[in-house]
This record gives sequence, C-alpha cells and structure tokens, in this order.
Amino acid sequence: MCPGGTPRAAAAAPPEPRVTKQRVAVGDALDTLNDFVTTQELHRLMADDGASVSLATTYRILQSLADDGLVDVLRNGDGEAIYRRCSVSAHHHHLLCRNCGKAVEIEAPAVEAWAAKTAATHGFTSVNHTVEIFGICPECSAASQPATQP
Amino acid sequence: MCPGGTPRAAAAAPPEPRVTKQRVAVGDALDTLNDFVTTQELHRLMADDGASVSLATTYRILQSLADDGLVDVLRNGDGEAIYRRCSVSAHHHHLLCRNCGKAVEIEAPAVEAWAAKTAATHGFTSVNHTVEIFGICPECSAASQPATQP
DNA sequence: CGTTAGGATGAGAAGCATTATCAACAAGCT
DNA sequence: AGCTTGTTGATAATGCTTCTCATCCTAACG
Ligand SMILES: [Zn+2]
Ligand SMILES: [Zn+2]
Ligand SMILES: [Zn+2]
Ligand SMILES: [Zn+2]
Repeated sequence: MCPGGTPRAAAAAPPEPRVTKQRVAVGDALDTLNDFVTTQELHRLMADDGASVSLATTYRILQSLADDGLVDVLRNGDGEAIYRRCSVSAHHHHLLCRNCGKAVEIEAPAVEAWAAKTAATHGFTSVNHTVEIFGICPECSAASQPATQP
Repeated sequence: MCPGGTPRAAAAAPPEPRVTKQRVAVGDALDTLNDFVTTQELHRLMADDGASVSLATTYRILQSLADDGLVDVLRNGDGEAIYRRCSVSAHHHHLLCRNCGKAVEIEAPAVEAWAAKTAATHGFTSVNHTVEIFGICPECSAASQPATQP
C-alpha cells in the first residue's frame, strides 16, 4: 500500500507556493489596480511604491498566479502578456481600454454556447477560445476631445 | 494650379508597393497554404521551396500585407503574430487547430452585434474585437489516439 | 530603349521582452 | 534553533523583431 511515498500526497500533490514578502507585494499591487498591466509595468509600479521585487521574480510570480488561475492573462495588441486579478473565478471575458488598460468583466453565455457549438460542428476537440473587446473608454475619449463637436 | 505637386496624388495618395519577386514569392507561398503561419515559418517554407527571400524582408512584406488588410493576422498562444491569406475580404473570425494551424473561417453576425452592443453599453468607442476559437482538428485528434480507448 | 529617382532588399547589428543560471537566502517544519 | 528545500536577485543568455545602410531593381520618363 502506497509504496515509497510520503504519508500524504497520494499521487502528485502540487506543492503550494510559499508566502514570501515578494508574493505578498505582488498580490497587494494587483489589488490596488483594476487595469490590465504588463509584468514590467507592475514591476515599475511596485518600485515606485517602495516595494522591492526584482523583475525576474515579478515575471515568475505573475506566471505562477496565472497558472493557478488566480489572475486573468491575455495579450495586448503587441502580443505582450497583460495581467489582472480576477474578481470572479468563473470563466468570463473583457471589454478593455486600449489607452489606459481599464477593464470591464463580461459574461456572455450566448457566446460561450456559440463557440462550443461551432467547434463541435467542425469536429474540433480540446477547445478554448478568446473573446476580447478593445476600445477607448469614456474617460479617455473625453480627455482627448475636450469640447469640440462638429 | 497644383503648385509644386505631381499631376496625380491630390492630397496623400499612399504609394503602391512595387511588384518585386520577393513580394510575388510571399504571395505564392501564402496561396499554397490554408494554415496560419508565423513569419519565420513562412520564411523557412519559402527557403525549402527554393525561393530566396531574406527573413527581414519576409517580416516587412507580411506586415505590409497585413496593414493593407490583404492577409489575416492574429496571435497564437505565445503572442506571436500568425498570418494567413483571407479568402473573404469581409470581417470574420477563425476556428483553428493549435497543433497544425489549419483554420476554418467563421462568420457570426450575432457575435458581431453582441460585441458592438456590449461596447456601446459601456460607452466605449473606436471598438474592435478578437474572437478566435482554438482546438485540435479531427485529423490531429485521430493521429494522436489511433485505436486505444480506455 | 537608355536614364534616372527612389522604393525595396539583404546582411548584420541593435533593441527588447522573456527565460535560464546559480549562489545566497529564508519559509516552514521538527 | 537547526535543517530542508522552495525562492529570490543579479546577470547572462535566448530568441523574436526591428533598424541601419549600402546596394539593387522597379517604375516612370525622355
Ligand atoms: Zn481608458
Ligand atoms: Zn468564453
Ligand atoms: Zn490540426
Ligand atoms: Zn467580428
């Protein structure tokens, strides 16, 4: 019975990440934001805030959080990964400002069903999808066009 | 009358790209494919096919084609740009195999309407969107699981 | 058909984001 | 407190993409 194994962890218990001050700092920084940011942007924000976390570690922690589904990851127009803490753990999508990064979380059951049906129709398996809407948010539009109105 | 200007090109006529053998080679290579490919993949394919186009030029031409809307561009899971010749010029999306790159073009008016409405509801302007479905195509599924069925 | 101006190309350097290394460190456990 | 092992930081390395610039070639013109 259970040959050569530690008492717990029957098969392959994934070890939980340790609670380090760097990990806490990243978590706190994410909590103060409701915008999507790149790893480098978050690193700079933390540095400006006094928290000292190396860039390499910021990359590592964000990737780890993403792997565990604790943050949302998607790609900006340049193909760079951008991160944001999920407010809901369920599957959802985003409407985000390509100028300031502000994001609105969106749920669209109809789109989910459409995607699943479309994939099934063509015999595709192991399906996932990306559905993101990019635009300029009201604040950014207002800022760029103060008063003129043709 | 038209001081200091060439006869044509009243305001800012965008100069058409010249027809070079490199541009033709890229066009031909794209025509032989119905899969999405990265710039480097296309460069290798052309090299294998005898066509000699430098990597830098391949980058330039694909970007140019994309800017003119002559090829579809999207991002794979790694954030790399992947290209494919549009069979339809109208706006559409794709269902593509993340293993072999094969793509099916999809039109979904309902999704278009949903995206526009969602953006408008939140006051976003200059809106565009990405809607892509990734999966494993029937051929690739069959290849990876020949006969076993637990 | 020869000339010519300027866009296009190739080869390599440069830029940049991301990842890999590895010694030093510290979180968690006994 | 002491030990074990996951984490961190500084830096090198990797690899994709862009830039530079001398040369080449297309397109237009005489
Ligand atoms: Zn905004
Ligand atoms: Zn979805
Ligand atoms: Zn396939
Ligand atoms: Zn669409």
